Amino acid sequence: MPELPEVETVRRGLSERIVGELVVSVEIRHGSILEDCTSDDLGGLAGFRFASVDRRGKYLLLRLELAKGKITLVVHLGMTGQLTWRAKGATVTDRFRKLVSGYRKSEGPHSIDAHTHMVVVCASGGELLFRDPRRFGRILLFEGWGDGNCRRLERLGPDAWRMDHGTLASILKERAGRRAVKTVLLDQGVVAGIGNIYADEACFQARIRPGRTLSGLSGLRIADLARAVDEVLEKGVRNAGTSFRDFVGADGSDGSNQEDLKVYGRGGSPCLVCGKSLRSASIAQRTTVWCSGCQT
DNA sequence: AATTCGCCCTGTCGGC
DNA sequence: TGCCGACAGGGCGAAT
Repeated sequence: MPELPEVETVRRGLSERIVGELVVSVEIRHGSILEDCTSDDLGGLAGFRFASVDRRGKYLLLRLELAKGKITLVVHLGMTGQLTWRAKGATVTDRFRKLVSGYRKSEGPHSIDAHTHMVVVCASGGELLFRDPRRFGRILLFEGWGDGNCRRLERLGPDAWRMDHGTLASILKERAGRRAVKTVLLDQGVVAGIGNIYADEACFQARIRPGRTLSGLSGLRIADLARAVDEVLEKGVRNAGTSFRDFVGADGSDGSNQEDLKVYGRGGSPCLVCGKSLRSASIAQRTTVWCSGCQT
């Protein structure tokens, strides 16, 4: 569920806290989250210093360096991943309350529980924690700061964040094939960062049915879609992400974008614009919600 | 070429 | 109250 706005929120929060920190040790508590690397490889990060935190699509790229070289720690949050910073002596919570309906207050730094799979201990006494109950998240490691060394990153299209509308529109048009609008938006090889929430929200905003064939849309409609994508992502970042269930920022606090969602998770409820019951169906193997009154 | 399916996972929730 | 099945879904690889 963490999509571009959520990952960007984590990136910003981590960037403020972790840059300059020196790694003392790395503990991997559940190895199944590792891809193409071992616990020992991660242990080799000791002595490296965090230099910056980047993002590509839904991937976080933690750049580390040591006199002899550079390395990138890649984190994908999957569905329920949480990457948080816990400063030395910070008051922690032992509870990981789920946000289903109603709202949850910020809970602050995490404690280490059975779902905490990685602990990076730093010289300041602070710790970087990766927690992921469903374990769809992934941690990768590669030499250098270039993305060419990582097959997953090589597959990604350009990042959707603040992309020029004209550029985004032409990319969508070029890569449309005979696929549904929603399918194209979710294809990380076309444009990276959009997931189920923001795809549905963008389609609603652009008044386009997500199941329509993208190539059948006029240039103007595709331009609407590109603008809508930009707007929903921008708002998502401004709201520090959507905390529908598990998402928290790097400081353990919730975002507020769930309060602004128009269609996601609202199937069967009345459309906030026209009052018609929102429709729900599976498109591209994802639950998709739209308004048959507002979207054509 | 595009689509579908199965897989990985566990917490939550509706139904009985 | 308790048990059970359905569901949530990002990304990948295999099958269709």
